[in-house]
Amino acid sequence: MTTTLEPAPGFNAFEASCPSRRLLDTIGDKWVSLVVVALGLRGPLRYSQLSAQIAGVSQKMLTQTLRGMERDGLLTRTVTPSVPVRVDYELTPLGLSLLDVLQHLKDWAEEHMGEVDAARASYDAANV
Amino acid sequence: MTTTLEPAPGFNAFEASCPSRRLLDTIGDKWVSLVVVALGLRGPLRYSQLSAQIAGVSQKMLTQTLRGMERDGLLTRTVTPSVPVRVDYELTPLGLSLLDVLQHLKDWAEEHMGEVDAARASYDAANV
DNA sequence: CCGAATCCCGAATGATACTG
DNA sequence: CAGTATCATTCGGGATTCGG
Repeated sequence: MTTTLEPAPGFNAFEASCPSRRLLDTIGDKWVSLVVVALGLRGPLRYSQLSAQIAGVSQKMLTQTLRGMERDGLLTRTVTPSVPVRVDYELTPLGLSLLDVLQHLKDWAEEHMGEVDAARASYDAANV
Repeated sequence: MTTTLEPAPGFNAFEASCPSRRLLDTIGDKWVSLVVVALGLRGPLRYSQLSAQIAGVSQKMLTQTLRGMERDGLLTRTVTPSVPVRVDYELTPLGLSLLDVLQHLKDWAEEHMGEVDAARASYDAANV
């Protein structure tokens, strides 16, 4: 038995099941947010376009990420059985709404990341 | 030379140096956001209090997290050279401002995570 | 009591080669 | 074109132990 205090009302990201926690796990993923941005800003894209757009992603990780996002209802996967096959990915409204969240993140980052850099430089200087 | 398209103006999280990317790396860390919330909601806390509050964190990770956050200017570390030593951690204004961002995340999560669950259940049902 | 240092394992990731 | 399969590797992070 622990003596853990009760989290403040309405904001307990202290358990894995917490929605906030799960959201962070999702967008904290390196590739998820990139896919959201890519699709959100350009509309539907084919697999190969995503692959080209998101520099550095391996086929494996891209596929894995897309599958996970499809499972979570963040995007739709449309297969056109032509020859060769064609697969398009498009954000759902849910996925699109994530763009807003990311926008907030971006705003904070652009506004404050300079301070972080300064603090970091200062800290590093003080600690040899 | 790649054929990567130029990111849309004002939003390229496609390189590691991008502020957005770095912010995500920071709060995507499982423990950072928990520390922010804990300190933000309760004010200054001692190491042992944090440890008790954040269930499941190991000493190593807590120390590592706190060090990193101190370096980034998110919190201050105050050592009181009593016997035994006493160390207090407190969010800086910068760290506090992160609470707002987390609040946005929380809002989205509470509003939409149900949809994610539904999508997931549906997907899993369809794919045996 | 705070937290630094070490060891260690499993999961996540990447490179590569192969397939419908 | 759009993946899948496999192998090799890295590495986050937990348990433990030592130091101030």
